Amino acid sequence: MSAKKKLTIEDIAETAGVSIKTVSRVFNNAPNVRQQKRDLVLGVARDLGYRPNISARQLASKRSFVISHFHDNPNTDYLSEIYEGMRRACSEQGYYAVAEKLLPQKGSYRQALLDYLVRFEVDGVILSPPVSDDNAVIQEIEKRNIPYALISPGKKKKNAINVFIDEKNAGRSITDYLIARGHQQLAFISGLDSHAASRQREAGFWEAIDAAQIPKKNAVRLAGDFSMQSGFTAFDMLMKKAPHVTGIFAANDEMAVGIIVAALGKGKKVPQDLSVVGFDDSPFARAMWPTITSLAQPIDEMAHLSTKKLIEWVHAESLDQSRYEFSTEIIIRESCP
Amino acid sequence: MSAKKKLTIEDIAETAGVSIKTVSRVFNNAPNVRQQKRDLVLGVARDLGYRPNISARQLASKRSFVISHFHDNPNTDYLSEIYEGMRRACSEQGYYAVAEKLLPQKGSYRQALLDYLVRFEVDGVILSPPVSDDNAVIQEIEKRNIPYALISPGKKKKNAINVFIDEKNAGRSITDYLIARGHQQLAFISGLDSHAASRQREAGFWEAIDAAQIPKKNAVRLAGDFSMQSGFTAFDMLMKKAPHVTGIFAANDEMAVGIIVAALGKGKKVPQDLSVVGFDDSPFARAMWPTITSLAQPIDEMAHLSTKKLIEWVHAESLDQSRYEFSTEIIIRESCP
DNA sequence: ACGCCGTTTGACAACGTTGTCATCTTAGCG
DNA sequence: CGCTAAGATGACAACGTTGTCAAACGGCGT
Repeated sequence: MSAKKKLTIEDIAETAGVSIKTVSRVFNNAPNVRQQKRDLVLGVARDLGYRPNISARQLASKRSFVISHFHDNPNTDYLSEIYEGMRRACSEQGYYAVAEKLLPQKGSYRQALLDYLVRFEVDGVILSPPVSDDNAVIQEIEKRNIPYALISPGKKKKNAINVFIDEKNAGRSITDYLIARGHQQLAFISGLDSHAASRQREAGFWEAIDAAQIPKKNAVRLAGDFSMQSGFTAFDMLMKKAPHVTGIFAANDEMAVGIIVAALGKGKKVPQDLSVVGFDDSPFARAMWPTITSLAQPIDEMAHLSTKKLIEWVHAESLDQSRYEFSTEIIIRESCP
Repeated sequence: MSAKKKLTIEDIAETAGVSIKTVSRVFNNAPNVRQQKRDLVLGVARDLGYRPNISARQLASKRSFVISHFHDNPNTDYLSEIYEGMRRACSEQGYYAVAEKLLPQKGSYRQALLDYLVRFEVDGVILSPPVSDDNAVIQEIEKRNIPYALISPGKKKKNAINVFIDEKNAGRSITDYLIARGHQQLAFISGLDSHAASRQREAGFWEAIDAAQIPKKNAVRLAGDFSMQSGFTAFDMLMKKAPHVTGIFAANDEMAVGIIVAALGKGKKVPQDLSVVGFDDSPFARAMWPTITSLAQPIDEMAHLSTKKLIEWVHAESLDQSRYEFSTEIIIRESCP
């Protein structure tokens, strides 16, 4: 490589024979530049390998080029996927992606958010549960007119980007899958009822039961709390209340692991004696043995779209569409092949 | 709150009755400022709630205030802990933490690194396995004189910050713990032999056996590959080769899960009939039922120190101490209480 | 050919900080 | 008590971009 000194907007302007302002316009997709010049500038920039200096842009434009994800979620796999989706969208547009875990105070994330906003400028915000359900947080963000996106099954906001899956439909489809595999005696293991997602998944379960005209008595609901151990104990309960069940839908993967461990412990074979499906397609579903059939959300895609729309919103200074529903996919593995 | 306009270095200078340069010096811990003025400036800044503008600093100083972590590790829990440690150290010093997954090309991370460095300036780099073992990467970084830290059990570099745990000692101490709990018939389930960490953990295992004067025939080694399933099959092997074993040390938590699942499946009780310890203190260790006793590395602390020392290195433009060994901790849970 | 008006382009200041270098203080010493 | 050198302080340019506003251009109707 040749000795490469730092390229500035002036080098490009000079080589292309235009003013620096025109180059600036091109790189900001600003209007009022003839297509011909636009192409010329882009060509020169590509040839020379120019990239605008982020700090200078920030300083001059008073934008931060930072999109922040606020969360309080211990599921690092989920967080990583969100971050990866954000990172892709950001890097396409010369933005930075930042993830920040908020620590609640007196049940609200408001103070943690304020502490953060004092320190750092942010052009856009992405919220996921449980932060996305904190009205005090949303109020503060709206007060500051910061564009924001909610990746959440919860309530939709009008002046925000809402990205979500249809939890009920997802529950319906994975139950349909169980039924299609020949199961006529089914069980649903719930998560915490305080989570809207769990309730909606259950609604989908019963909808599928109805649609397949399976008698209500051949389907049973057991209460869990999303933990592995609650799956383990749910299995014991199941053996007492409904020993004929052959297909189980657990509201998340960890409970599915618990169920399978318990079943194996009682000498049941999975999936021969008992088929189990989970939800979330978490690392547990992949690492468990047998591996677990699970319903996957396209988290990465959802974060990518959120970020992309957020950046568009920043530039357009107005919001067009605000609801984006994503479809889910059943990842078929050994626990219910 | 009052209407808050943006504070600049000039506001502080004016209020404190000094020049902006002095304020700048104070905030950069630069020498040649009388203690009295230093305190005065800091006091005023605190009262007014001033924070230096990062973009302006970047632009003027030609530093990026960014510390990047390069990795290629699917273990998101591990990554999150590193990120959190970096984030803490960075926010203390007004730096940004960034995490970037590198995709290898032809077995090397070199190209991915170069692609990244073209786009973004970085003041310091943190590498973790397997990127930390790629000599081509290290060469490129050294060529550019970018300060870097290795969080890695691998070979130590002289002109870098090396942060690590003593894997052998860790293997020794958790085996000691098994022995202290009364186990005299032991097994070690290895990970992939290509990983130095697995070999070193095993060396610690045998050292403990020796030290406790347990006959070699009462200890057995079974080959695994770090996967849950390999733990599962290792258990079958164990029942054939050494059915009297009561204490198992798995080289990571996932294999420990596999072993426990297999044992429960054969009607063995954990920990009554069989005690199992893992390594890494991963989410699996916490979520499994029974929860798994495991050896925890202070990843968060290691990342925090790496970052802190890296920033010091950036400022001092020289490196003092280069090796930092961390001690580990046994997290006692139900699988070997 | 002329004016008009919307589009395109450019000159220059501004953004908030650090680097450079000149100047002012101060302590120490003869 | 003056001189010197080191330490402390400040004035001002520079960093690379965007915002503002004025000027140049070009198409269209007359």
